[in-house]
Order: sequence, then structure tokens, then C-alpha cells
Amino acid sequence: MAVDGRAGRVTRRRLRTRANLLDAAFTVFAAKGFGHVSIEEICEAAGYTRGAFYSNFTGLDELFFALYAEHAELIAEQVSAALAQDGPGLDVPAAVDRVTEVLLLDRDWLLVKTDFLVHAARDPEVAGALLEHRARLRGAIADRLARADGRAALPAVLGDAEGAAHAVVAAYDGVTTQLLLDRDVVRARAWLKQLLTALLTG
Amino acid sequence: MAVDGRAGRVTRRRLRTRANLLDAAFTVFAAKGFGHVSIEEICEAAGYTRGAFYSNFTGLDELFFALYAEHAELIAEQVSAALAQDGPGLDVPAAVDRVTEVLLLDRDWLLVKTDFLVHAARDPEVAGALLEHRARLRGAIADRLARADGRAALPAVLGDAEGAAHAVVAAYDGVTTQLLLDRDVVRARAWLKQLLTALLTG
DNA sequence: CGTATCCGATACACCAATGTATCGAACAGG
DNA sequence: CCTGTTCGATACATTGGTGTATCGGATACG
Repeated sequence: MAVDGRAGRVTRRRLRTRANLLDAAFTVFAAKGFGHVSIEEICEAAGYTRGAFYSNFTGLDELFFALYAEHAELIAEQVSAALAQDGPGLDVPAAVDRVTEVLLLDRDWLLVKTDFLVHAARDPEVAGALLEHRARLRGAIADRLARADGRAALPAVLGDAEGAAHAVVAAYDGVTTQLLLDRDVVRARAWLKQLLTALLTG
Repeated sequence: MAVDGRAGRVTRRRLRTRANLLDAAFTVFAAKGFGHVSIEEICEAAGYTRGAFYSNFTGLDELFFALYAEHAELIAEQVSAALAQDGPGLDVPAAVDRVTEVLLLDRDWLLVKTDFLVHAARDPEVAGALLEHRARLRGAIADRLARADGRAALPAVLGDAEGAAHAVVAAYDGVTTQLLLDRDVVRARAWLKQLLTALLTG
């Protein structure tokens, strides 16, 4: 019994068009925002007709979710990599720099991500998935922070490493909001760095 | 010459229906999200037909903007009031409590506000208006923080009072995101308080 | 009370998008 | 090559929402 939900062959062509649709969708979503995007628009951008779309997805929601999951996974890996870069110890300022770089790199991603947030805020099931992803990210950060605990203790107000990781994510979200509005990546980065420093080396 | 853009009488009925439409729109927007809301839906919720709508607004965007502006104004006043409550000096923890109370009170507002954010993020003109509103809020906070400066100095990392205010807003935005997902107002409030304490009494 | 003006309901024409059913072409496996 | 299966294009029916033009009732004001 096949486990992947589909019975027959796993064609190569199918995978390509699916990927193409997702890529095109990302661009279109970033430009117009989920809720102002039609299926046709995406198909046109990808160079297909709706036939291809309905053959690969049941609707916009499913595609949007797949899109988010894919990118979120990518980001999570990048962050983990950035955190693991220097040996077992943790150089806080350096790590902050690298992570900030990864997180605030792509405005389009911030747009899609925020769109997804408001989407999830209204659908508990989707919210669950998003929360889970955030928890994973937080976990990775907390693990790493725990290692630095010896050298320079975290501020007591935040509690343990998990609490500190929570604060890091909150700071990131806060800066994201500002960046979406003023479009000033350089300032956002400096600003996030400042915030994190204030939070972690209290 | 009339300055309000309309020539004739300023009817009373008109004002009422306009207000009714805005009220209904707020509910509908909060429930479904801008972008999944039709003009008809709003009219139905308000007990009017589209005739009334088009007589009062040119389209959804205009109504959405008016809606946001109205509520944002209200919130700004409440925050100012909460900050001004105890005399000329500033009791930081108490003020934090009161402000937090006001800011995280209404989930519907957070939803609409975030919807408006993603809307603004794609329209520079709207973004400008939002940035202006945020600047006003920050200003009010900074003014107030400056008064507490003597007693317990703010952490140097954040710079002046304006910088600290910036941090406060970022923390608020960060907590908003989390709250939208987990719907736990109590924890959000505790959490925001903790964050602000960590930031302001570094 | 009369009347001029304003407001919102009704009706209409229109369009954009959806989802489905069908069919020809592409493809993997022999 | 040949063949059965899969993929995606095409065509269709249908829906839901939009914006406008018009009309009757409400409202302010003399």
C-alpha cells in the first residue's frame, strides 16, 4: 500500500510543475498578498492553466500552506546552520549578527510570512502548525543559548534559556513589523542587534 | 466655502449609517480578514444595501482606512490616558501594567490591526499613515519615559528615551504576534510585562 | 406644513473567477 | 517501438461580486 496518498506512479513532470507553481505563487503572493490573488493569476505567472493547478492542489489554501511550510523549513535550517557555525561554545554577538542576516534578508518572505500569520490567526489548525514551527526555532535558539550560560549569565528576568529564546523571537517579530513599514533593512538589522544585545546581556 | 469636501447639508442620518457601516465592517473584518470580505457582506451585517455603502465610501480600501484611523485614534488616547494617570513622575511597573491592559485588550482589534499592517506594507501611502500613527504613540511613550530617567536610568544600549520607546513598541508587536497564534491573553500580558521590565530596567 | 434636497433601496448590466468534465499529448515501463 | 497511465489544456456552466443609474421616501429648513 502506497503511503503518499496517491496510488500510481510518481511522475517526474508532475514534481516540476508543482515546484513551478509554488515558485510563481510565492512571487505573486508577495506582490499582492494572499486574499488579493486569484488562482488564474498564479497559473499565468507559472505558465500553466488552471488544469495544472487543480491537478496538484485542492485550492488556494492548500497551496499557501505548502508554500509556507517549504520556506519555513528552509529558514529554520539556515538559522540552525548560522547558530552552529562556531564550535561548541557560543559567541553571542557574532551569532546575533549571523542570525539577523538570515532572518531579515528577504522582504518578500517577510510579506508572505506575515500574510500567513493573519491567515493562521483565524484558523486554529493552521495556527497549530505555525506554533509548532516557531517552537522548533525557539528550541534551537534555547539550546544554543544554554551553552553560553556559563560565560555571561542571561538576565534573571527572562528566566531560563527557553525564556530568553522566547524574547529573541519576540524581538524578531517586532522588528519585522517595523521593517515591513519603513523598508529600511540596514536600520532594521542594526536595531534588531541592539534589541537582542539589550535583552541578552542585561 | 465649505472645507469638508461636501457642499450641502451635513445630515444626521448619514452620520449614523456611516457609523453603523464602520461598526459592522469591524466585526466582519475581524472575523474573516480583509481580502476575504465582500462589500455586500458588510452591508448585510449592518442592515443596509450596497446603495448605502457607495453613497458613503468609494470602495473597500477607503472604508478600511477610515476604520483603522478611527480605532487607532481611540487606542492612542487610551494609552496616553494610561500613561498620564499618575502625577508628573512615572512609576514604571504600574504604568507598564496599565498600558499592557489597554493594548492587549481586544483580540479583534489585533486582528484588524495586523491585517492593516500587511495592507500598508504593500502601499507606501498607507504605510506612511501607519508610520505616522506609530510615531505619535512612540512620542507619547518617550515623553513619559524621559521623566523617569532621573530615578532609574534606562539601559545605555537603547540610547535615549526615544530609543527605549522604540523598544517598547517592538516588544508590543512581538507579543501581538504570539498572542494572535496562541490566544492566551493572560500569558501574553505577563509576558509583555516581563519583556518590558527586562528592556527598561536593564 | 410645504418643499427642495439628500440618502439609501432597487434593478440592471457586467465581469472575473471558480470548479468540473473531457480529451489529446507526454511519459514511464516493457 | 508500443501501450497503458498520467498530466495538464480546453471548454463549459455557474456563481458571486461589482459599479451605476434611477427612483421613492426621509429629512432639514423656511
